[in-house]
Amino acid sequence: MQGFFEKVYAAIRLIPRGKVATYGDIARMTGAPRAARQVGWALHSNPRPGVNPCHRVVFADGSLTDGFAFGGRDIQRAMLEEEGVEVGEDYRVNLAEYRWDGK
DNA sequence: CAAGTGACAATAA
DNA sequence: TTTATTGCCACTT
Repeated sequence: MQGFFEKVYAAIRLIPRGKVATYGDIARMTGAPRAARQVGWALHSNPRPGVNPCHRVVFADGSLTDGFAFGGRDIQRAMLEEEGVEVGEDYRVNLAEYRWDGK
């Protein structure tokens, strides 16, 4: 019900498979261009199990969440690679190629 | 209503 | 390059 969270979940669900989006981008989609932190909070607070592709959400520089996610960065990296996203050794994705266009 | 919190982001050193 | 600091916004208490 908390509109923002719901919007966040909806937005991340719109991310196409094989693409990633940054917290800032999602925040912008949801209507709060500076609420990137809330986006992250939304994912951490009430992740709809099996429904929210949280693994498609990365930092502004393409790095993955530092050990706070679903069991570890390794899992997130594995899921991203599973969808066709190349994750660097530093757990970073090439945003230039995999960042969601937003459309 | 006020204060505290946080999977971020941008800038400074 | 990494680390530290500041600003930010919405949610929780």
